[in-house]
Amino acid sequence: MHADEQDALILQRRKKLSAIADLGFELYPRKFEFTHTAPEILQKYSRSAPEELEAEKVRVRVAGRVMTIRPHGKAGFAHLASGGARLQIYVRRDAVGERDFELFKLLDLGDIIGVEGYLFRTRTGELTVHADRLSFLAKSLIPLPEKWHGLSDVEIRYRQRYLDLMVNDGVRRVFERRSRLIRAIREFLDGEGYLEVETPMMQPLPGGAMARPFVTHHNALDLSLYLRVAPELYLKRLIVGGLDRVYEINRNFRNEGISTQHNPEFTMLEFYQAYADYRDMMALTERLLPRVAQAVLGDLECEFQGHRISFRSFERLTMKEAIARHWPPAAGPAPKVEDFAEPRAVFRWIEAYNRSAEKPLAFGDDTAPGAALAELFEAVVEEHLIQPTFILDFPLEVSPLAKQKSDDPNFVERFELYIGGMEIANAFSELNDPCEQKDRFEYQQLLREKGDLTAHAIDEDYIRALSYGMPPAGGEGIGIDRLTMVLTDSRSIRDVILFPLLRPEKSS
RNA sequence: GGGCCGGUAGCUCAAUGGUAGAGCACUGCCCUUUUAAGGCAGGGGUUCUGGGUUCGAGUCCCAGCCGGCUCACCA
Repeated sequence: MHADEQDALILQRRKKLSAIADLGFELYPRKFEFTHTAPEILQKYSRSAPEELEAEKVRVRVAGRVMTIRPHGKAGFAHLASGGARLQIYVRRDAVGERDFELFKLLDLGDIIGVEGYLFRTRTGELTVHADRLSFLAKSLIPLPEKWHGLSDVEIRYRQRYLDLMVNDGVRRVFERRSRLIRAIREFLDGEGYLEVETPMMQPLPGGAMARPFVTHHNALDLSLYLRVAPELYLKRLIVGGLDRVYEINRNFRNEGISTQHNPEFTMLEFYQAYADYRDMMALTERLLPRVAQAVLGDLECEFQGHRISFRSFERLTMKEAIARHWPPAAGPAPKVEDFAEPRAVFRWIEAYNRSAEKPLAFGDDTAPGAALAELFEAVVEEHLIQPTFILDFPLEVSPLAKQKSDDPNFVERFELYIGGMEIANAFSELNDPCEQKDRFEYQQLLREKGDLTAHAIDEDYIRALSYGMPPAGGEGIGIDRLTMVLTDSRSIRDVILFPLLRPEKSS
């Protein structure tokens, strides 16, 4: 419908393309031999004085995408983008010759060219390639988005990420940081003697987390398979097998809502360490995250949505302490930790909370006290946990795979790490008693039969594995996307995933 | 799925219910150190779709489609 004008622009560019062919240029040549990338040139020579450049006449061959053109009659300037940098070139007819200058006049924003020449500095001081030869490498048939407002339509940014990367500063940096973050994690864990492994993404039984799975089907085996919601149970099978320290960084898939903090496929780090418990995992996390921050930011602090976040120290609160501390004043006098001693007391506090709450918590007669406590925690506390904070001691009922606390069987040895109001990590002392694990699964099965589709399924082989004996172990999962959000000050998880899930584009 | 906000030129955005505009991009001409280059002259629109109200709708009403935020679910 609005394609008419775009079609006209494309037609124009096609005509230019054939004009370029008429000049004798190959339209889509095989390769371009370059001596430098744009960032290399800028890094190496940006401090050279004009006289030095004049004396040295440094010769370069460099390629990139044309981002600006400023013609001046029989000469002109352009900026080439490559490698995240922009390098200016200066093209004059008496230097490049008639044919190459004709090519220059036929260039559009977005075209990809190579240039050969020497470096100099313009009157205004900008390091520039004085071209004596141009190569045509590829045409941009479709016009680029606006050159200084960039591309702001969020849908197009995500759908056509290549455009976003081309014209919006900072997008590339986010994904470079994400890559550095993952590399830093690998280096750290490798240094701790961990083995990186890969476990099934397609599982006959989805386990390891309370979440609804995606279903798929294997034709030859006529078998229903689930995209994994977590690698957890497989990684612990490896602990049983004697791989004492393993980790995996890979995708999980959860068939649930999409939000600024949720994408149906997301990247998770999970690691397990034999002979360790959740306190060891906490200590390890306190060493890992500063390392990662240092590698990604070169600093132990970062800005996140208006908050200054520091990775220098991590706070620790139990779930009950956190609720007591962050109790909303409007809900009346805050509970003390002792007020939760009797498990069912939590329901009275939820009622108190609900009286002033915008969104009251719903709970039925059969809601387990532990599940209610966890919900109260999320409602009252989560958003306040800006600085890195470990929340420890989770209720048994919401933790089917974690080991009970020795002094309080209603709670487990588990923590979650919160940063910027988001859950970033989840860890526990792994339950390794097969009988207890079986009981837990059966309780989950009960919830499932009552309609809770996120309740954990019974995994008989996992029970069997535990029955061979699993050493005590600590395990942890860290959400890579969310951690990247914190370290890149990104508001939405979609800004740290190159191609977030979108509804399919409507065919026009 | 609910609530709120939005959809106008390729891009970024304007337009008390009264002739649809600007900047960038595009076309032509001038310009051999510019940089949001500049000057002159042009072309480009089913205002998301379909109904309705009105003498007259980009604008008001209804329905739908698409998107964002938010709530619910979840990490």
